[in-house]
Amino acid sequence: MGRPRPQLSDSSMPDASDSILPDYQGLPRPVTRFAPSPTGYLHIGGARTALFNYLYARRHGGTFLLRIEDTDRARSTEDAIGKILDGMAWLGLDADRPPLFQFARADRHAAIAHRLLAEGRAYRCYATAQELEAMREAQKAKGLPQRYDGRWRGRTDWPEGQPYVVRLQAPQDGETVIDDQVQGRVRQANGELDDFVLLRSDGTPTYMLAVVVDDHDMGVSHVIRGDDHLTNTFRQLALIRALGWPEPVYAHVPMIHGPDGAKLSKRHGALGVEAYRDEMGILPEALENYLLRLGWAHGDTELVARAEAAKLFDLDGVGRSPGRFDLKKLESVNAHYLKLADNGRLAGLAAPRMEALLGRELSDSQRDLLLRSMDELKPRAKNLNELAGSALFLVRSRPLPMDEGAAKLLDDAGLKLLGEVKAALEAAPQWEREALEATAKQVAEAAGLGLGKVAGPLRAALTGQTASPSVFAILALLGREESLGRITDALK
RNA sequence: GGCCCCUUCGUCUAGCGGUCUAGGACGUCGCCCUUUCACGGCGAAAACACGGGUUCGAGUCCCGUAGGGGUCACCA
Repeated sequence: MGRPRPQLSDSSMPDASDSILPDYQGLPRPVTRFAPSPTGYLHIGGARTALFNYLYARRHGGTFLLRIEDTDRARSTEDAIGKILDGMAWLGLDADRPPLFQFARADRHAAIAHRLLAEGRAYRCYATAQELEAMREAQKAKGLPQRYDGRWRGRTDWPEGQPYVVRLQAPQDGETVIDDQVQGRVRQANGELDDFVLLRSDGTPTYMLAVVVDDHDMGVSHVIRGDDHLTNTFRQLALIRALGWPEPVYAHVPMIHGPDGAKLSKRHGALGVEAYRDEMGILPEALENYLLRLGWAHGDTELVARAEAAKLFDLDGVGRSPGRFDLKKLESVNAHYLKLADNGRLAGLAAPRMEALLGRELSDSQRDLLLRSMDELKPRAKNLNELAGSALFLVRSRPLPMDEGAAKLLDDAGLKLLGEVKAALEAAPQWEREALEATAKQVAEAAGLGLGKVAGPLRAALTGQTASPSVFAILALLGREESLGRITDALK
């Protein structure tokens, strides 16, 4: 574009043009992308980066793209790719185009490196790994910054048949300024830059080359990523300028730290999103809302669902300081979405967990009972595990196991009351919550006691526990036969 | 170590020179509601890292210090 450049001498080289890929031409702008490397799962930080990119595109009517950075063949796995795609799908962060796999584009990357070589903007470096290691050692010993010293810059005394890497001839004077949408204006003297490697000695591209080329080829206009990439940006900018390509807008969002302020480790939050789904029983909309608020704010709003977020999200609401992962807050957000969630969906989510706990499958009638009980259960749960656990008593086989507190409530006095309640219940004209409660109240009054004295043993008999939803709701849910049966069991 | 970034209650944050005796949320504590546990309601404790400037006036701007983080690979 603008600047003329020599033709490629090697005609076997694939496209080294400035045109972007056909599939990505004319996309609505802004164009954002999430570009994970498949070396593990989609962790919490990555999920948030993906979310911000997604939301930014939605907010401005643009396009959200996905690219898998699998150029590191030794560390990239199919399994990891699957997990990342899976995590994205679970969170509902659908890209507007199929994912682009970076490794498949190695030829294009190499072509660009060779173009730079031909233009004299990059050069061959024959320094060996050991040689560079020694160089760094020497720099370190002298207290100098460790960076490539440009020893092969401008040379043509290339040793015959030796492998070489291609390095960018980076600017040494002046400074580079990034007008980062989150970090503000960040500047660095170009003297801090060294001539970094574009192409490895085996001809494969480095990350630095691959991102720049792919972002360009995909028409990415806004690069929103973790701020661990901030200093990399100066290098990428040098490359982009050497190529004469348009510079994207950058936004570097702060990273997420663990509860102790240190880097997120596996111990606290650096789990894959599937761990939040499977092990912790978190709803995707809850994780999304929590992640959104971790690093972004819009006044005092805390609970922002997807549709609202797509209207409100913008880069000026993103803070500059790193956040710490707080499971308690996540769970409180989760509790909120649990209350809002559809009963059928929750029953479907809780059922397999209950089956795992019970070691057997739920019958159709038990599933139905679970569904009908959901309004009573979901307001008291913080996650799906609690929800499943709290529903267990519904489907346990008689006679119910009694926990310690429940057994204590069924002492002589408790059993006596329970017997009276049973008689009253058996005589009840209607098996309906309000009527049942009234019946129990009469029993309590007749005995000169509070309702709590009656409800306690009844709860123990009905659930085997001391904590549960309203005993009268349970009575109604369980039905006359099952309820009376459980009471009879307790009386024995 | 060089360079870069960050710093408001325990945590996430609001604040974009005066309306800050600093607001909200999670967590914590207390009270209320109540058949238990939750939910819900009400209330409390809890922060501008430190030191210099600039200004009539600084949480808000500048510099320094301290602390934290990132980055300096033929990893991404």
